[in-house]
Amino acid sequence: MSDSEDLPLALRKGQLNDHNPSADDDNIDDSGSDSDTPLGKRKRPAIRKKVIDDEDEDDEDIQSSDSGAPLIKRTRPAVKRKSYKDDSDDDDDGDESYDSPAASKKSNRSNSSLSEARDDSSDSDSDTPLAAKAKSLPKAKANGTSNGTNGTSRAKVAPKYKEESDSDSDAPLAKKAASKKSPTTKPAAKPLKTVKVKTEASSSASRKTMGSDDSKSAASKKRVKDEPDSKTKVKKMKKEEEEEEDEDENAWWLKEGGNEDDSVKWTTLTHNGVYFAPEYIPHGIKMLYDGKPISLAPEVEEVASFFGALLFTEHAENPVFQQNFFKDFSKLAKKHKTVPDITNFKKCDFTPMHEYFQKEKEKKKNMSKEQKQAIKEEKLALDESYGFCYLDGRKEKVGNYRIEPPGLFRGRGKHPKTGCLKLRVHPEQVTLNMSKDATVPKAPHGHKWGKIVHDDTKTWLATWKENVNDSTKYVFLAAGSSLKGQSDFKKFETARALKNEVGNIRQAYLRDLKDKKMFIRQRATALYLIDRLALRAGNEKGEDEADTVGCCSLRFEHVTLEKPNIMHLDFLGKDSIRYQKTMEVDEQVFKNIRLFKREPAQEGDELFDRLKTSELNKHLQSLMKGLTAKVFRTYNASFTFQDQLDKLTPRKGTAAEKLLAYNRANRLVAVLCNHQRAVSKGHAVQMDKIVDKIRAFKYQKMKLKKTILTLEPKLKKKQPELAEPESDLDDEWIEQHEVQLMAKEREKVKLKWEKENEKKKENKEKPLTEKELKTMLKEVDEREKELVKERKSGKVTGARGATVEKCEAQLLKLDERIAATRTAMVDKEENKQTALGTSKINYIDPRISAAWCQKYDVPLEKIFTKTLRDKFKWAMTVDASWEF
DNA sequence: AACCTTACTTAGCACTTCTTAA
DNA sequence: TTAAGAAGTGCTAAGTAAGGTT
Repeated sequence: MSDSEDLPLALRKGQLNDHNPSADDDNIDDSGSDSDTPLGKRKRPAIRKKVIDDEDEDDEDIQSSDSGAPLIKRTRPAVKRKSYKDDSDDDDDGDESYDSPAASKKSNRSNSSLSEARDDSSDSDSDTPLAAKAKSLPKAKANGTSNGTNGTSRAKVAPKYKEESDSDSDAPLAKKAASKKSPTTKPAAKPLKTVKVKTEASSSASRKTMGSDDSKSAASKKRVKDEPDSKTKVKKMKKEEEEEEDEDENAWWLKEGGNEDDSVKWTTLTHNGVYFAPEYIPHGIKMLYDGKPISLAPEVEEVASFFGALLFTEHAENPVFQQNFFKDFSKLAKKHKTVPDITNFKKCDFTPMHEYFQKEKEKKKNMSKEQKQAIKEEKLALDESYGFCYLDGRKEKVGNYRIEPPGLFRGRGKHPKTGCLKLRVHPEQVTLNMSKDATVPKAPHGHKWGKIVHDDTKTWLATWKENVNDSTKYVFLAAGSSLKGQSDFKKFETARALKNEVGNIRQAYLRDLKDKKMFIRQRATALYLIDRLALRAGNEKGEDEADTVGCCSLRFEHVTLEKPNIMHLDFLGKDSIRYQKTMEVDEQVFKNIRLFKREPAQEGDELFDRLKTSELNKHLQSLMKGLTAKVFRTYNASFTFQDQLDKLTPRKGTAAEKLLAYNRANRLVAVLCNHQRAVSKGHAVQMDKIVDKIRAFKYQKMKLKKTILTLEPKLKKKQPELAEPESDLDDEWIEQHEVQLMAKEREKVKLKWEKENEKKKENKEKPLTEKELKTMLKEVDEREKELVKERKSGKVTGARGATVEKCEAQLLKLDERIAATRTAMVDKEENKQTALGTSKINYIDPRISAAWCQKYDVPLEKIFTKTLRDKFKWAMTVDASWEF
């Protein structure tokens, strides 16, 4: 990877390998005293406190735990967990079917192409994180074409926006940034430019006027409805107008005074409370119990409906989901004295309800425009009343003002509580947070609010307790609000601060890899993984959560080593997304992990048994203010992105090519962070279709070439390529293809005949006879015979009036189409399981993107959607030279 | 435990592409 | 050949679960 070698950290290779060359083996520390057990003597404590201890005949190995008592806190039972790898055979509780859907789904996502170890001598000499480097870099390079799924095609049609830069706003942002960080940080450039999104519709017109402005636009929207034609146009204008809004008021990044103490979040806060899901309206569709329809009280019917709606989905097939649901459901049914008593899940048949919902969906789809419009208006009205609040007098958007409606809890992965009934939340359970003098919004009719508080150190407007996991839920401001923006800014500034410190920090942990104290060694090793692989911290988890891990909670079974220094990681991370990668690691890291895994290693034992995230973070805080484990993820993501963007973007190139580079850089970051998405269900089919499409093009090419040669046989010498067969086309396929073509042709003929007949019927004319249809079909037969002949002779007559020139023109067109289709295909394949959104939204400093847009003259709209532009307003005031 | 960020899935719709009719 | 409509895809925004940090 020559391109990563020029990175500044290249010099660290020496340090990394030469550092303390004598002390690099495992047993030097046998003598180490200290509260920490010396490494060599250390024994893997084998008694695992089982928090759940039912079925455990297994591994009751009695051995004394060493010195401290580190194990008590271990929450994960040591019950041998079958790793998800071999999901085909059983599972702790013998519930195969529970295991399999999830497991198979996940395994789809695993990135098989990544599994070979890369031999890449230049490992340590670059800043590029291992996880990205090990596989994705070469991968991305290997295929010349990728991404820009829509970029390419949409580029042509997308509305053209002008970007306007008003050059000289002053630079308080820079000041703020500079003042907040260590002096080494490069201030955010002096002459600030603003990337502003201007549209044809919105000129300077809609400045300010706050509140009234909005109600106006809402009113006019209603008017728009009955204006016949220009409807859509006006609608668009309105939309864009909104975008500009009260910019100055909320532009905190243009204002002075970054207050160091940010524990106080607001001085005044007023809002209209929250919106509750409407009460349940019974539909009266009866479920069957033991084959007979039964009547349910509305409350019971509602819950039955929750399940009915999910019938035939993965959830509804999941035994744990079923059990949890049924426990809550039968209890509720009993409470309402349902007859007969519902005691057996297997006797429940929810299909009538399911069918009903299917029909309702269909109905909804077929609603008239007016009905759909009415629904939209209703939503808008809600936004009007609950969608905004006033924070320090400024109007700000509220995020999730809707209290979560009741339903069945859909835990991800193997969540033990999945399927439990999530109860309806009532105003009495909700606490509101607002200014003391704010008008308390009316609670819904017949209800009162649980509590009203005035805590200016909190950003939430409302909170309630959810019944399934007993966790607290909040209503926060929207992502585009000043509060969120400020903390986003802060997050990225911390990451940039790390950029300046990371050299030292790396040096330190590399040194610590050989420390005599076990704890320090573990800490250093974990830090290495967090830094180089962008792993999450990995907090401890409770029993009633899905079994997922991060760095500190990795267990033995998640890591396998292969000499000389290759490490395989395979575990379920956040959201039960599988992390499965192989990479070369630092030699000492390799040794350490081997050491940690020393016998008697057991599945279920933690790799870093001395380490907790809190301790790791405490240490990090001592290295740099504000530094925590997650900052490394942000830092590495943004750094990698900037780095790759610089390398990949072509100076001269079309907008599409630049976008391609952007998306590739984005994708690398996504791979680094292991951001995945489910492969869409139709993916394979779609790919097959594309392959066939390309073949069909090639078939046409072949025919055209033969036509040319038939018309002008002399050309065979001049242009021998005309005689060459198309790749990827064999005789069998051609034959099949032609059969299909003819079949389609016949269908068409038939349809035409039928339609024509209908017309004649309407006009009271004599209908076409079957005979006529037959003659028409005969033409097709003729054509088919012709094709067969052509196949044998290799001579093709071609269409009427075919000339060599026309054919050649068509050939060129076909080549273009093939190329375009192929690009799209490669792109699609690469993208099928990588989710770019998460990194774009949370990890990549938006200022990198803003600067890039300026530098390469790409409109911001091409890379940020409306909501993202809104969220990143604060970042748009950088000039082209800004760097992370 | 509180509180805020990050993560994935999904509903709904916009955009493309394919068909059909003129 | 073009315009309009239908069907198929892909994207955005919403929703809420699941992380990290204090």
